[in-house]
Amino acid sequence: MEKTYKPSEYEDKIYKFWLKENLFHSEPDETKKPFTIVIPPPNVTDKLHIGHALNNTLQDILIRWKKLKGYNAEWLPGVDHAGIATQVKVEQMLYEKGIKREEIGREKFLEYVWDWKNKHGNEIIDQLKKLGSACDWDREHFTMDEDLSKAVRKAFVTLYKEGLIYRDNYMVNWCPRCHTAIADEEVEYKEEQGYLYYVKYPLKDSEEYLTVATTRPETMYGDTAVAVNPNDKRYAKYIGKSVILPLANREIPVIGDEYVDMEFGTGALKITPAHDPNDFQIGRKHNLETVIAIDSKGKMNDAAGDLKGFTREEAREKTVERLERDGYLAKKEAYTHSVGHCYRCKATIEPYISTQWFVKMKPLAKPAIKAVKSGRIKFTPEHWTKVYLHWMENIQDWCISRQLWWGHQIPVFYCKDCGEEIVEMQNPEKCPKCGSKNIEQDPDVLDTWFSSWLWPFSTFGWPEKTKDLEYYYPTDVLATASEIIFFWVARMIMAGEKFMGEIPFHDVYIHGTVRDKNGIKMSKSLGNGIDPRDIIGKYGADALRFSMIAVSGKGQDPHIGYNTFEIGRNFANKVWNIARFILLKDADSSKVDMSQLNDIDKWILSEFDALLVRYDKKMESFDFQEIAMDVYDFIWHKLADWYIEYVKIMNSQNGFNVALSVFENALILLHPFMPFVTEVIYKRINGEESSIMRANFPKTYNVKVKIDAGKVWEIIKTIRNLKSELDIEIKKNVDVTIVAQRIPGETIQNLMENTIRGFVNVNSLNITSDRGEIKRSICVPVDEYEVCLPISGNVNAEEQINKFNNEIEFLKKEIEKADRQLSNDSFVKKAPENVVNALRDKRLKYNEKLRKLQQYVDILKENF
RNA sequence: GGGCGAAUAGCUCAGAUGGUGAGAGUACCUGCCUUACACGCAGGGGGUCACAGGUUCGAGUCCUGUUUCGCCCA
Repeated sequence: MEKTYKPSEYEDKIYKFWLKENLFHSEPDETKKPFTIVIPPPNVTDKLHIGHALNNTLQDILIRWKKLKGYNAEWLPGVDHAGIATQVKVEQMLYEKGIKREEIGREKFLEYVWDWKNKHGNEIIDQLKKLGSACDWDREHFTMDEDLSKAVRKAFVTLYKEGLIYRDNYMVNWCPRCHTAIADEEVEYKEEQGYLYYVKYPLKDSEEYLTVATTRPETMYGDTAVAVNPNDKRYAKYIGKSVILPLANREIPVIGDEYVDMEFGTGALKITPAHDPNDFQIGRKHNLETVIAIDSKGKMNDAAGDLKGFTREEAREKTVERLERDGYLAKKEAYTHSVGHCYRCKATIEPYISTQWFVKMKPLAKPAIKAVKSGRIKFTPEHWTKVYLHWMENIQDWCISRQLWWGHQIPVFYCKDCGEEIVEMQNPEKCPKCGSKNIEQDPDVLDTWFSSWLWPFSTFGWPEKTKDLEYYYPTDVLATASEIIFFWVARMIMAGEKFMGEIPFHDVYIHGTVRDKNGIKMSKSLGNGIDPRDIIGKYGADALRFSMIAVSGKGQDPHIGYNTFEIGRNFANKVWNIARFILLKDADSSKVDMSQLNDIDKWILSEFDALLVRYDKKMESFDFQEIAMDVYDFIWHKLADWYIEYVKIMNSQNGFNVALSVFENALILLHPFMPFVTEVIYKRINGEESSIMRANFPKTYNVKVKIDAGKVWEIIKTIRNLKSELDIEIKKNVDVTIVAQRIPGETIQNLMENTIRGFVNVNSLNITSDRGEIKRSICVPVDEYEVCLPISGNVNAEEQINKFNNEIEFLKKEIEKADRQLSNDSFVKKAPENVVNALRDKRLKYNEKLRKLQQYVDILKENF
């Protein structure tokens, strides 16, 4: 074996082996319990970013763990068609070739999209493989697949027939760049510096003005009223009168509505029903006229007179100029307000009235709320429950139509003769009402999420009643980031309840968002992202995975820099070298002689047992970081630092065999976190055809330990520390005296002596109960022992005395504190017995230690 | 404006149900190429647990308020 582990030489080979052996695949098997995860499908346009890496590592850990535990584990992968993102991407590509989609038409354009998908759509999948993901690729799905499209149609038709899908001319979030409506959740709000403009609207037949305040003066061409609060003494008298809209020179009414905030601006509000969501509501309530002033491309139209054709930004500038010129602008003041942007292209969202399809959400939300409130679905960390419930309880109808070509075309057909709407599973050939063949399908497509919300069951065959669906649904865990709770988690729960009559999963694990060292979210535009592909290339997938888990507190946002990944790389190398060493010693775990175990052997076995018990418990509660560090600590600081050093010194073949046995079991525990290196080593031990993925999950060794090896390590550390403080070279032999209150039995004495001699360079080693020895020594107490080295010229007496005095002072304070507590009646009465007893013990121990230390100080003072 | 979360060693993070001296990794200092590992070994220094109150026999942990940062919703 090489001196250092080189992941790039093994990872691809190992992954191919797993695929060849079909180790990721699962089939329904009634004799085994299923454990199922569906991947949150990444966009077909995605490239693996650090967030995917974390998300998929977590899922892989769960899947591999459950597989080892004997479950029939199924991790179903796939990607979604990402309507807007993909269409924009292909449009751009075509644009560079001088092709416009309008020119080539829908069918031809879709051919280009499919072509792009077939060529580039696999990138993210390939990268998930590089990560080591144990996905069942035989079940890979795409939201535009035929069967999933059928599920989409089924869902749409069902909801339509129940009256839960409707069409309305309504205000939506419009992206003028993508030229489509988007859902409320797809709008990102950002604080922007702008101005609040105060504009004077003259009252009709009067010298008076009503001054309104607005951040968007260019929308004034669409104003159809001015609203004031009827309780506002300043303005109530104007209700029912009219004002003349400046520049446009149009007469509009003054209306009263309690919605108007008297404190904001001037207390008079211009109402533009076509270009503001709140105004839209007021407009509907008061039956106001709707005047559209901005078109779907974000440009001014006829309503803006000669400003027609200008962009919103240009029109704002010109409008303000004109208002100022004509004396209508009272003032403008700096104002910070939050502005909506398209989550895909970042363009400023224009509230826009158009005819769109909506899903009524309230009836769907009801059972989904109950599923979480009743505890059938559990969020981890728990506080996300509140976020979920808050959103669900205030849910708005979902705009599902998109003015795109790429996606599931809305399965609604219109009869052009009689106007009938036809919504069925089959495309109609003629109108069922009038028999006309002049029918046309709605040109729009459905929101991508309208297919992803069905993902947990559509991928298993729904609406067919398949064996897969029966066996794997409901799935077990959904792992995702918090951004997706509304987009996806909530909607999946609604869809599950609606179409399956059952929740889609019982656990939702929300992990953090990866940030850079400054706590800034990683993003392409900021250029602060770390490309996981670079990390895999440089350090290996294992290192990437382990390091990310090691720094990701439960649900916390991890802060990551390039050197973070050294944790995992170094650990993989350590594991590799442990294997290298043990195998060098011809260890064979099947030859462990359990009757020949000494107490040090038993110690490592019992430490492993304790680890094993913690392991499953922490996995159940999703405490991945804790387990990872626990396994790390065991392998590195218990197995390697102490046990393997010990058997190396003793040159005990049974010890090497024990070491290998424990190491193999620890490898299995590590495997979900570092799948590759553990597999490589497992094969070295068990043969090239073997696989750790087929290993049996370890069982406890159940050995009884007589002495605490931890104390022996403590004594060794103390001697090393004394040597260092007394400036004695590590290599130099020293005389050591261990004063014991009671001399241990011969076996243990021998074990202690051999062990200590192995770990530190010792001349004479004397275990005695005679405290007289300490008169010529400098000592340190370790529990019931005192570890002493002879006083030599090297002792810096003053320094040592200081050290002891500091310790003495500390002990005195602690003893005082304990005395105070113990003499406090309410403490003794109220505190649990074991706490009181522990404190009594502590006091005794500290007193004992204090006496010893004082004696050491006296000795030092006498000798120097 | 409302909600949620965070604040613990220089940095990244742990610290169930309050209970013996607050831990790890990294960085730092000292010494080591010691029968696998310098991606390593041994030893060491470093923390008023953001701040102010409160509850309690006892608070990093619970409560209230303040500050700073992040996220979500409107």
